[in-house]
Amino acid sequence: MGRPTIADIAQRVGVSKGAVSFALNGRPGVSEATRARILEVAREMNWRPHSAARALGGARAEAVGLVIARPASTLGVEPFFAQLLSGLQARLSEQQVAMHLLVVEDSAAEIEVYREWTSAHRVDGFILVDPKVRDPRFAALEELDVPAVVLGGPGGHGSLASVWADDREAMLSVVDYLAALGHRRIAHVAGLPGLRHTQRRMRALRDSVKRLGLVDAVSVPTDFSDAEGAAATRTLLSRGRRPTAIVYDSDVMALAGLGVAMEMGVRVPDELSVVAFDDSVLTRVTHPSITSLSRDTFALGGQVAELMLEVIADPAARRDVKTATPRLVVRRSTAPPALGKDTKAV
Amino acid sequence: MGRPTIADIAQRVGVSKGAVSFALNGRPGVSEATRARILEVAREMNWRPHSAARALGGARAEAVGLVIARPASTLGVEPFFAQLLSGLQARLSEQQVAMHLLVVEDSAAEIEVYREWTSAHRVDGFILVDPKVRDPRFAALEELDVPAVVLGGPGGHGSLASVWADDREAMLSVVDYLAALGHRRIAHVAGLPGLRHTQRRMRALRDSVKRLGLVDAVSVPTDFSDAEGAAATRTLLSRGRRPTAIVYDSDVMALAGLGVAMEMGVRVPDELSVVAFDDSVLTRVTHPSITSLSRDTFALGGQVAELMLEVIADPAARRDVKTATPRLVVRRSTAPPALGKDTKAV
DNA sequence: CTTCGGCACTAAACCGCTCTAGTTGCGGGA
DNA sequence: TCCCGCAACTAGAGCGGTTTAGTGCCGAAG
Repeated sequence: MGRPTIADIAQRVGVSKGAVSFALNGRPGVSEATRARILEVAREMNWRPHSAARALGGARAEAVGLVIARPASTLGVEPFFAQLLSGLQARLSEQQVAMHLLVVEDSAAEIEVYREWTSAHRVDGFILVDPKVRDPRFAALEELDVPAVVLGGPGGHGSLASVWADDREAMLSVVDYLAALGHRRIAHVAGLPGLRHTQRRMRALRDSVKRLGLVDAVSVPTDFSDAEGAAATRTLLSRGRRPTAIVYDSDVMALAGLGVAMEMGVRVPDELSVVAFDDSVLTRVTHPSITSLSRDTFALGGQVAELMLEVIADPAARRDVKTATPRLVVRRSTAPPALGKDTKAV
Repeated sequence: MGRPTIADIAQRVGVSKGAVSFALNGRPGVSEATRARILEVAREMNWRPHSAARALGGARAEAVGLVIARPASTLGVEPFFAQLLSGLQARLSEQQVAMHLLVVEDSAAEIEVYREWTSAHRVDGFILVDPKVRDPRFAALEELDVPAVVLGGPGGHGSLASVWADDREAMLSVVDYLAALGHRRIAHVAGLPGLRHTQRRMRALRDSVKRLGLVDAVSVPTDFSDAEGAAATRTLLSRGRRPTAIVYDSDVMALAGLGVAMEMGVRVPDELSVVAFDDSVLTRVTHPSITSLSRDTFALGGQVAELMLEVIADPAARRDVKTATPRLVVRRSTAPPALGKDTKAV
């Protein structure tokens, strides 16, 4: 005999399948004595529910989907994803909810997967990352009418629930700090220009020019890779009037930038201050350690998972959760700018 | 109306459910003309199979399970996992196979999940990581008689298929290289002592003592965290006769060790050579860059996925795949030892 | 002309579970 | 005593597919 089914249990106990179903699901309809017998026998026979059978009846799949449209080879580079995943897992597994994970080529493929998993009842909802400037996924998910949580915002993602951090405020806090140290030439090695949060950060920097009397404030978009981060740094440091501070959109790029600076003989933090827009072991263990905007990515994952579970439980309860704005953790990579020919102390 | 079912299609075309099923699955039993009509209508109605319904009938789940028993918070730290995941994904998504991912507390919970997902037909097979010295999971999976691939080996994992790298050979190549440079005091900051591959590496180092005439060769187990890696380094460097070379079982720990060395004023590579037993961006971008054993984790994931698909297709085809032994990539963190009071050049 | 084989297709069972409608038996109120 | 209501339970439909056992029809062989 294969795995035992409720019919087997029913036969053994001498009741109907229905009674067994009631008993196993803690539903009224059976006496306490019968329920106890049934549970006893079920345990004895090592019975386990068949999720497919349940799902057929319209029950939950007890899984959420995470589809990522990035080249799979770059996934491993960013500590961010793994940490987010960990955080998601930590919260989801409390409720015995699994994650269905898939890496695809592009948004079109991603949407197709949403369609399939939804109609196949494979998952109860989706977590959407990397919101882009004109993002077709929001409309697709709304049309499918499936629970979803967007990581990123605020706004622009239609009626979907979201968890977001204030990227603007975060960028401002970095720029304010650097300006207070005396920096007037601040560069920004940004991430993918198509991403919303990249745009927000770039705008925040631009908006600071007048307010803080910056002399130069340029954002250089990259693909988040260490290679492009290094290249951008090399370009910036080769200019006639080079920046006295660089803000990097990820810790890996900051580390790469640090390497380039050393290689070019630019001393950090004396001649160049470096700030990473993301924190992880990397920023802590390097020398000099890197001043970073620290957000608890693990906790972020937990919040996303929490909201996901809420939305699944009650699809009407869509809401936006603002996470704590990342705090600036000052380490050894930032200092007042050297008094050079084109840098004035305030 | 909800999602269209084959019954809807059948009605619309004017045939039976069976005919539709045959047509949609490319099975004989319908004429080409009818098949074309059915496919046409199915496309028109935007029909998609309901995986739960299929699973009930005993079909594939088109998903493989990966259950990881580690504290979720440490998952993000290691680039290894994310890269492995990427590699797995890259290969699996070619076949439209998804991954079911879950992070649990311990092996017991892991086994329970294997039981559940197996009897629920949630996945077609499992990928098992971190094989331990006495590992109850092998027996459990064999008993469940479900396709599985173990990442690690060789041997000791019963009849399960496996993908493994030769950790012993890899360690020997590192030690040989260091000995050739003139090092005689070599320390090893190892990973979790319960893991098979940790044991293998430790044994390989021990076995080299006589062969290479080493004066000292100690392995210090850790939990893979940067904190313990740093602590172990601190201890090692504080000893009277300190090692002239340290091999780290992960890149993160190597980086942490590098930091400790700098902080203690021990120059790398002049006074201390550092080797990482795992390669990633980290080892490339730091200064000095770290000599590492490089294995292509992304490709490794691909191999595991490949074998998994094979075993699912034909459970009898269990086999062991040996991956390329990691190559030593020499960078700036290794050099001949300084001629100190207790170090002799050869 | 009959018979057989095979093609195209139908009807219905089946997978494991949930859930609704219905049945039985029993105690209590009028 | 009769009827009602309720608790405890059963029977069976239904979820969306797959699959098997037919059924009717046509052409070819005997």
